[in-house]
Amino acid sequence: MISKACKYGIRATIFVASKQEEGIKLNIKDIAREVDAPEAFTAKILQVLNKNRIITSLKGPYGGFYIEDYQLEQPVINIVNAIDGMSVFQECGLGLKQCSATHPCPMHDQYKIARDALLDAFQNTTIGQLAEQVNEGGSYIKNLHY
Amino acid sequence: MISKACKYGIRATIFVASKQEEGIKLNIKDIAREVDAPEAFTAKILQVLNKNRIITSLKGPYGGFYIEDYQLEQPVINIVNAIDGMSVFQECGLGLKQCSATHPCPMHDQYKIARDALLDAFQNTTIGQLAEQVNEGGSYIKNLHY
DNA sequence: TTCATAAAGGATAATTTTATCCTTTATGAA
DNA sequence: TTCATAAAGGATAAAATTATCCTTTATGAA
Ligand code: FES
Ligand code: FES
Repeated sequence: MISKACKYGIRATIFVASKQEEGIKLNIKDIAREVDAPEAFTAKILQVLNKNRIITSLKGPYGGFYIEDYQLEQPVINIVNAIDGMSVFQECGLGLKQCSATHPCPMHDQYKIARDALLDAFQNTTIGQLAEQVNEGGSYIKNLHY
Repeated sequence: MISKACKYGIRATIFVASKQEEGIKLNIKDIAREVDAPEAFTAKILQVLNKNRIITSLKGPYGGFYIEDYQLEQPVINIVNAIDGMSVFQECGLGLKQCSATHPCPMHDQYKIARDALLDAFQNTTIGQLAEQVNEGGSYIKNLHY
């Protein structure tokens, strides 16, 4: 569906966003631990998220990752786009090189419905909304301990 | 979304199904060529589809792959299940180890809608229906030549 | 200015997925 | 029975994804 890297990236971003009000900066170690993701890999991902202005980072002591107000308004699809690109939302469900209504695969109609629902989910949800949900305690970005 | 292997498998199965009425058996070479898939890899995939009774094969001269009547009635999800398993339809969209309504990730509700639409698409479409569409000329399992 | 700190960046490794090649087994016609 | 044929199976290889480690760069406090 979407890559592991992308999922780590979304969870990490939500975590950073959820701490925005506290005005603190978070370091990779804490972020990775909080979202159950491998530390070094998460570092790479946060790097590209920073480059794509999904989150902001500052080097050095008292540095770390944080999110700015305007960044909270970004739809989650921006994260997906930064890491995986937009192809999931455009690809043919049966792997034809081009998804098109004029040369459709036999599952085109049904598949497109699902794919568009996915697009809709990522497009019409902002990072801020997700962070808020987490802060309200109704949902989680960390696995249940088992 | 679903693996390349799975997509090759679905296209190959549809092709075999679309030739059922002709009562002929198809060999790997022809199938792979028709669906634009690598031959040896396709062979491996057809092997597991045969083991899972999605299609039927016969060795030796005059042998090949074909599909039986009852197999045309199978939903496409059976192919996905045979090759990729059912996890796409159950996994958390943000990568939590468990997708659950009681410990949901913040995208659970939106994501579940898309995931269920996908499930629906694969569950409520049979191999026979897809083959029929192809035979009627309204859709394709081969790439447009470019 | 020095120094400890934290992200950025580069190199590399491990794993998974995709892909190829070659040998073995089954099948049926001659 | 022999023989050519086609799938099954086993062993590898190539590519992509996931993951780790180490060095470099930026930053700000002391
Ligand atoms: S052509 Fe296959 S999904 Fe559109
Ligand atoms: S918990 Fe994430 S999709 Fe259900």
